[in-house]
Amino acid sequence: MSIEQEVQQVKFKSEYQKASINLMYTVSSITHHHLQVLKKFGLTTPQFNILRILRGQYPKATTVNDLINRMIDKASNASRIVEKLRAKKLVERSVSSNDRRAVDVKITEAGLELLSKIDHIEDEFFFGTSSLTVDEAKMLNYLLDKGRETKIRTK
Amino acid sequence: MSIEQEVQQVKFKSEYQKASINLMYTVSSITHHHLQVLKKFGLTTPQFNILRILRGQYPKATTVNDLINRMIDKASNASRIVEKLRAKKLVERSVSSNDRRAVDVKITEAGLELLSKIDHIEDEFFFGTSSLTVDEAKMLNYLLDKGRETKIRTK
DNA sequence: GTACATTTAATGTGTTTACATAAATTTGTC
DNA sequence: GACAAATTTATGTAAACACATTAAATGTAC
Repeated sequence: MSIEQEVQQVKFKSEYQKASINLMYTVSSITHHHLQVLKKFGLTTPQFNILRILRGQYPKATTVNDLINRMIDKASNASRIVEKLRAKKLVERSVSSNDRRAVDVKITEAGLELLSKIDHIEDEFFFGTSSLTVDEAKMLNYLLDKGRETKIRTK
Repeated sequence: MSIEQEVQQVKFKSEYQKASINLMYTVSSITHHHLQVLKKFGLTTPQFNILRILRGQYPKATTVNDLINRMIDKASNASRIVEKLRAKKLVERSVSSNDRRAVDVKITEAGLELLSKIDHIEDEFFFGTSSLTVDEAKMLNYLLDKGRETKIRTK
């Protein structure tokens, strides 16, 4: 279904505006689907994202600050999300030995197990069921990377 | 900056997974930027989206249900967003004459004026400052529309 | 070492979200 | 018309968010 049909809007100001709205609409759909899948595992989207980052570093620990920098949605409150995960025993938290301000977060065995369960449906979970060919997905990645660059200095 | 650099992740499971994360990251950036711009006008993103839909219908009214169906982020709580807009006198609300369950929402003069102010910076607001050419933006729109289609029946 | 700025994480506050549910009206069936 | 089902909107609740502030540790200049 074209974006025109999806949002019931016939004309857009430009291809750029259309792309902007198209992007938001598409991500909103994906996110909504993700949420449904993750709920079965008792996770929210940001909780899942943090777990994935932690697994990427495993068995090394990751500081909260690292999490903030690497999260897809730059969470202003990573601490509280980590605390939720700790309450579920999916991560462990300990004051860093190098820097006593920092807090090391590490995924637990239970966390790894949970992620591996989700891995099995990851094809469905991510964009894997889309009608795009691999080349098209590559092109999409290229366009997104380029699109984030800006002609104008904004800051 | 490539998505690999942005999220500091070297390898992805597939181009699809990469595209998925790339999409979410890109939209998160755009949304964050939108929020900063809209805040100057005292609006949030969904409030702005609703106003734009209402302007598209003007001078006809739009029911809350229509809003829900047409919103980019299918808001479960359109009522409350409309109430916020009404409190700012940007929209008017009245029980529909055809169907007394339904509520007609209509943008006010003040609402239209506010939107026209935002129009002036819309290029910056939307994807207009991106490095993409028009053809690339078109390609992006094509890929997004196609990407939302799924090979597998999910529901 | 002292004083001051910076970094890192946690917390307080108000707003927004997702989801479930309620309440009112309309529609469909008999 | 009576009654059940469906539709439309509003609201209660817990979680998450944005943003500002706080507290502790580290870094830097002297």
